[in-house]
Amino acid sequence: MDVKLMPHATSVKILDAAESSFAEHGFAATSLRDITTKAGVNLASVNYHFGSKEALLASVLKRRFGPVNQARLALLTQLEADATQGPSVEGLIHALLAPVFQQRREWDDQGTKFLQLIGRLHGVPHTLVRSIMKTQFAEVFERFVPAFQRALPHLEAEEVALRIFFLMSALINAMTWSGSEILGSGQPCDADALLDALVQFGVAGMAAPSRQLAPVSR
Amino acid sequence: MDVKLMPHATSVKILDAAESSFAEHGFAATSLRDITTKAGVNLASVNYHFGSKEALLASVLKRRFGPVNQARLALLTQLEADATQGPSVEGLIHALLAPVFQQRREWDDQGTKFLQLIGRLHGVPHTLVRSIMKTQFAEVFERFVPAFQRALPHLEAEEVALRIFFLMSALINAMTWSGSEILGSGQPCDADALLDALVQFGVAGMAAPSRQLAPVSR
DNA sequence: GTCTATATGCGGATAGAC
DNA sequence: GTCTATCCGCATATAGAC
Repeated sequence: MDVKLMPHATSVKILDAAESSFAEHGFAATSLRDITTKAGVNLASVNYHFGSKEALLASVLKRRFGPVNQARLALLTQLEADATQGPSVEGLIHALLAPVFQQRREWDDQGTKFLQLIGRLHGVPHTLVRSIMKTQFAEVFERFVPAFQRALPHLEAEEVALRIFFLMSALINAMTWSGSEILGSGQPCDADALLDALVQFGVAGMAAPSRQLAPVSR
Repeated sequence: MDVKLMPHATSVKILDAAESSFAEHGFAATSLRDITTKAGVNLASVNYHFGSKEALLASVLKRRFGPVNQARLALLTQLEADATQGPSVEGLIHALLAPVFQQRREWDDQGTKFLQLIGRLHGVPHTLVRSIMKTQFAEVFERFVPAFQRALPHLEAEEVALRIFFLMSALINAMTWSGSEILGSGQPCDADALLDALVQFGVAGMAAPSRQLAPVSR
């Protein structure tokens, strides 16, 4: 039976506890003892089920990335079916951002922890982490870059990819900081307002003129 | 005599080594042994000069944040002196972004490490780190938010602050990933291209319509 | 200010009974 | 699959000579 369908299985309890602890304290600062204590399982069970601390991290990431990216691709497929001349920039950006917020609602508190973890890992230059991130995002990039190019024919693929990267950075860090108050503004802002603001910002940023056409005056 | 002016002082060697190691491996994963070995100084000197590992991190951050933010504020002052009706969005964004690239050139390899460190810390939800970040950015926000509002009168202060946060996130993560290849696009991109691309993206994003005026279609 | 030596505890991983 | 017990190394921090 699929482990994912057994919410009280030891391996699931370990994944949940690891996700929270890695998010709160970082990978290196979290001990297997922290994790097993929080999960209420035996210390040795981590190595039994996952083999090592690193392999545990990989499992934590794989469990969550799948559904988000599948939702993104499904929304893109839907958009392409609806508009024969290609999806709009707004639609594409919404397809890229909304699944994160949607999944977070379904995951509840655990999802918030996962997003914090991603925020952390996005800034980590380590080979292991980056290769996991790239692998997870590869298909999304492959399909979204051409779709954006169709909607924004003045941009080259590299520029589209770079802008998607900017947007994803803003998304990831916004998710990480939401709850605490954003720098400068006095109050924390709720998730829906954040999504709206990100879409506004992202649509304009993605559609900005190419730098060849409009050099910046200084 | 000011410690900063003595490049071969033990405390400076420790700061440099700590900056590099924290950036490469993270705060928790870096031991004081790593740092003192790299710096070529004695293990006990860290506690003598800085008191603790945490205080060492704070010192590392304070050393670099100052010059960047001073340069930002100086550029803003210059822009305000040049244009009596207020600086342009392009000018403001350039004033916000360029000092980072400028300082990195002056700092050379050490500066790159520092930027990697910031990329890491930006995703860390810990109280200590966040309070340092907020303190360092407070004055920049205080002066840039009203300046942006003058150039973009359709936006409220909260929206301006949020968009600056998005832009800073893109900046920080771009600096962290530059050198390695950005997700999706095949090749690493150099610093100047990155700055140009960020300015293009940021100008459009900052100037996007407010969400009240243009609700997103889905 | 700098060194050696060391106190004291926690880290990941595993062996082997049940 | 789960548990206890343990190996062995590395961590931060400090004491005290020089």
